[in-house]
Amino acid sequence: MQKQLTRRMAGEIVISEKPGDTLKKWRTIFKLSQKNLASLLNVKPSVVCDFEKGRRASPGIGTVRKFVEAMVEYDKAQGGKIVSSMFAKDNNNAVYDIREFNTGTAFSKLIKDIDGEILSGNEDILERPIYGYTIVDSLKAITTFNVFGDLYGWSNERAIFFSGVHYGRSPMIAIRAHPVKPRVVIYIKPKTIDKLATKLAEMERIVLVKTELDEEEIVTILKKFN
Amino acid sequence: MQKQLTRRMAGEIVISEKPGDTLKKWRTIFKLSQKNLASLLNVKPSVVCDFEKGRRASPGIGTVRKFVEAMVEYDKAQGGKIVSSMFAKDNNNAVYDIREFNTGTAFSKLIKDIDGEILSGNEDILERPIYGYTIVDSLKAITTFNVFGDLYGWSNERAIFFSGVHYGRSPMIAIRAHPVKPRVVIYIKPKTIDKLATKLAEMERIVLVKTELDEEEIVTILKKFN
DNA sequence: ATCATAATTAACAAATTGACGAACTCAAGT
DNA sequence: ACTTGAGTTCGTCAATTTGTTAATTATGAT
Repeated sequence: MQKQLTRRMAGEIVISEKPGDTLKKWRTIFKLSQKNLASLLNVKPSVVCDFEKGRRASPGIGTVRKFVEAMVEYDKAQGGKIVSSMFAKDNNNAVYDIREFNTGTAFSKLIKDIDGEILSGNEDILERPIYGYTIVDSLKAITTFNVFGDLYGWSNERAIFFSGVHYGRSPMIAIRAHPVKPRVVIYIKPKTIDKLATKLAEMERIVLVKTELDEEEIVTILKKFN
Repeated sequence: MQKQLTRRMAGEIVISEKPGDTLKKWRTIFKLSQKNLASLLNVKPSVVCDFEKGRRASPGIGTVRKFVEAMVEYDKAQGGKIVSSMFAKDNNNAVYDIREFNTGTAFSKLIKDIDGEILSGNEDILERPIYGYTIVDSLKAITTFNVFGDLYGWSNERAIFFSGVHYGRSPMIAIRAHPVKPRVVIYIKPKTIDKLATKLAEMERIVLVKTELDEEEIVTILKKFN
């Protein structure tokens, strides 16, 4: 959650028309004076001002990183009020695990490692690399009714695992309704597979896979991926 | 949408353990060789390689920006396949307008400018700055069933406008269900205001406002904000 | 009007970046 | 075995950044 926010902040600063203004915006959101922030960073206040005023046209990413991480760290030390006000309670956590890889891994390897069986989808996608995965409890995902914004760590070049699957229809319907589509959907221990599920998967050109391993086993296996 | 992606990419690169690896990840996602990318940037391939290999510990944000923007631009020139595959069709656009400010503006000023009337909420929030706004069609927002992930441009220090409001209950219920809360909710030309709406607003400590201006007029006024 | 605090600006030394080019490795074709 | 393409490594050097100190200008608060 903190990482998500720091990424967000950093991205906004880098792409901003006036990175200095954006920096300042975040500093004020975190209710810090230039002096305060400077002392967190072990630099003099004039440095902070220089950046905010754009006198350094292209600061290094290390600098940006230090800035945003310092602010988030500071807030955390204060009880994390500001950061958590931006996210708020994740009521009943439907997301079991979510992670990004640094290196692309071929689908085929992943599917093999988790002992998956392909139910539908054209197999020429299998050699393409994915860069992350998400494991969600399908029932909670739907009732909670917000998680579908948080499924994608980023890049949809990823696999989505659903646990608690009965017929596999609801998860596919949800995916159909959601604007961002994953490349592969994996059902964890489904009871049976409804025909509508495979049909929707085909329509969305998604590879549908099932596995008999449970969440814990899958996470253990995927830990080895980078 | 492009800006969103570039921000995302930039943020990921900046915060990454190994920015070079992340850079490379994106280059491969965009299916570019180092040479291709280099020519898009008007530099030699070795430069690209140096960055990917982390020879520079802290490249400037200008560099990062050039890289990510070049990739997205390139994809756009090719028909935007990759970018749009990450977002996909926004079916029936419930979001009328969404924008970020660079400078904080006091709520009170905004409310005055749009000729708003406060229906509930403690007014000590009014002097706090907001950094953006979103205007959504309330009916579409609920039926489309995904937009609630896209309401927050970032930072919830913002105002959310709802158009097409009848009694004002549904929008507040949706907000209650959603984990991230705005500071101010503004109903555009509501028919009447149900008591439940104000009650929920109070529970969430949200300032509830109504205005008789229409969407177009509001956007015109807010254009002047920075 | 005055004092303190916050923010801005300028001048400067040391360290780092951004870019080049040339040499080099490593597959994959043919 | 040779060639081509993609990627890596590294010496070089001008341009920039990073950080310091010190002086200057707001902006409040008493």
